Amino acid sequence: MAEMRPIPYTFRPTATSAQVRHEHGSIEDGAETGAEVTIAGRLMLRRVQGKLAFGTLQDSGGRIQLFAPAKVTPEFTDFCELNLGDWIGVTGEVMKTRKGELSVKVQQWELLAPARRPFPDKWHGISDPDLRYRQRYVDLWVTPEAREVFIQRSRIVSLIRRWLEDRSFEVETPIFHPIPGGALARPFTTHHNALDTELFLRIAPELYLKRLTAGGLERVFEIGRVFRNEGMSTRHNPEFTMLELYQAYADYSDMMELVEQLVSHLAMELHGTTTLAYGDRSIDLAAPWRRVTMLELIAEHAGVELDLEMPLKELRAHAERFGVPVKSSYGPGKIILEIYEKTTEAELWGPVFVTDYPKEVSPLSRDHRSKPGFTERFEGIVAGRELCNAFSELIDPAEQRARMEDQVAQREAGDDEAMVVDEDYLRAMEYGLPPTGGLGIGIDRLVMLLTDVHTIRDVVLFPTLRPEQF
RNA sequence: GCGCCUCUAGCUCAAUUGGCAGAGCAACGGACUCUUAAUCCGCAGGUUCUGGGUUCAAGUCCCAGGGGGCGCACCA
Repeated sequence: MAEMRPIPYTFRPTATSAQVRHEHGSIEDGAETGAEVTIAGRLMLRRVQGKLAFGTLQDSGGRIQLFAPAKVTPEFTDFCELNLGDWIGVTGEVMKTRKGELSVKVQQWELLAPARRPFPDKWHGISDPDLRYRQRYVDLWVTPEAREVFIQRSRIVSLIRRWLEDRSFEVETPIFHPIPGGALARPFTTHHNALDTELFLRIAPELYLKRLTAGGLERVFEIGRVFRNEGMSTRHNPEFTMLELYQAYADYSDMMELVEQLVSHLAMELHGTTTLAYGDRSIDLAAPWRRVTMLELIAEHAGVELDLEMPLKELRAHAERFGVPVKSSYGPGKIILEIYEKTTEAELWGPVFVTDYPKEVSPLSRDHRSKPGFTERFEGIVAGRELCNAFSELIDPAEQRARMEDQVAQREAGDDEAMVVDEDYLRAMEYGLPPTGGLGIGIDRLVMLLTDVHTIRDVVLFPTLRPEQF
């Protein structure tokens, strides 16, 4: 019985299936190489034919055939009785069958782990998305595209790091925040027993990274998980990965250049082109991306010229016409943003930089140098989705205090996503924050874009799900 | 949170207007020395998501609950 075999404590493969294929793939049909390899993986298919058995071994590099004649393979009967899904290690000569299939001749083999549960259908795999996400350890074996996306994700993050390390340096800032800040979102809360204090899981690393800029780290970045206690969708997971970077002496135009350079670089590295398929359309990510103000875009898409000077009554009337609900606390900037999001954002295929956001909805960005009431802020939109958010950072502590106090007022008016005053951050600003450009990119959405995936759960290994009942 | 859809064997799916719950793969037993989702023979496998209801009869219709998907809302 296969299950009676002792399981070794270690196993040392000398090659992966991909390496075997790479080194010996071109030998002639029926040829033997004399080269011995040791490989390990899961038995995914099995074809036993009396005194000759074939298996398909899958490992991190793909699949390769096992060739097992009874007179060569030790404990041949046990080998034939392996279950689909069993982990095995095999040593033998690399050869090609008479029918032309590159194979490893099973001259030694060991059971490394039996599959005690039946594997999914060998042809159909798993199609139930819930099963795929809950049992990713099975999905990764039977859904090759899933595995491929996560390999690509790893590659993308690695490329981003390499690209940024040439110009910047990476830091780690706290995930526990005594005050939630840096974005407008509801936080998760937790409690520290020894300090007997409430803590928040960060909704953004922004305010800590800018403290570092004030501390003299002129160019910093962080790639890390952030947490927002909000709804889930194909584009939202409660925990997701954000890249934020800050660059002293730079402004939002510099950030636009950085984004288009970085994203087109990634596309070239991954696909060798900046023109990508996304769904049934294509996107050209080559720099430069279009730059256009929010008000101009609203005019283009909604056919209405809005501005901050317009009487509130008139703006509300426009909002109502577009079916945008307006709360009494909304000022003109918020109403304009809502109209933009309702009528325009999803229509933008892009890539496009939507610039000049109203000050009212941008509590951390610096006043526009020439347009009163607006800030030097932009979002990069691709395929109707926000990919990044960036601005010339607000550096005046008095102005920052006023903005935070305004946020507190909004909070008191019932907006539980509004910010609170962060005295320590203000203190850091009072010591002096140089002119700074800052940028945030949603890594999950970037991976979706670069891998042509349409739900965030397919780029997160273990997406948040309702706990399973056992 | 709201709306629509969905849930049948380990996996992928069937089951006519309400009429005996089935197949393929996997598993189990057997045959087979060049297979490729091997093939062939045999065997077994079920709280049809849960609980109520209508009916002579419910996988199917109704109600409530649960899981999931999508959309909306929310989410810069």
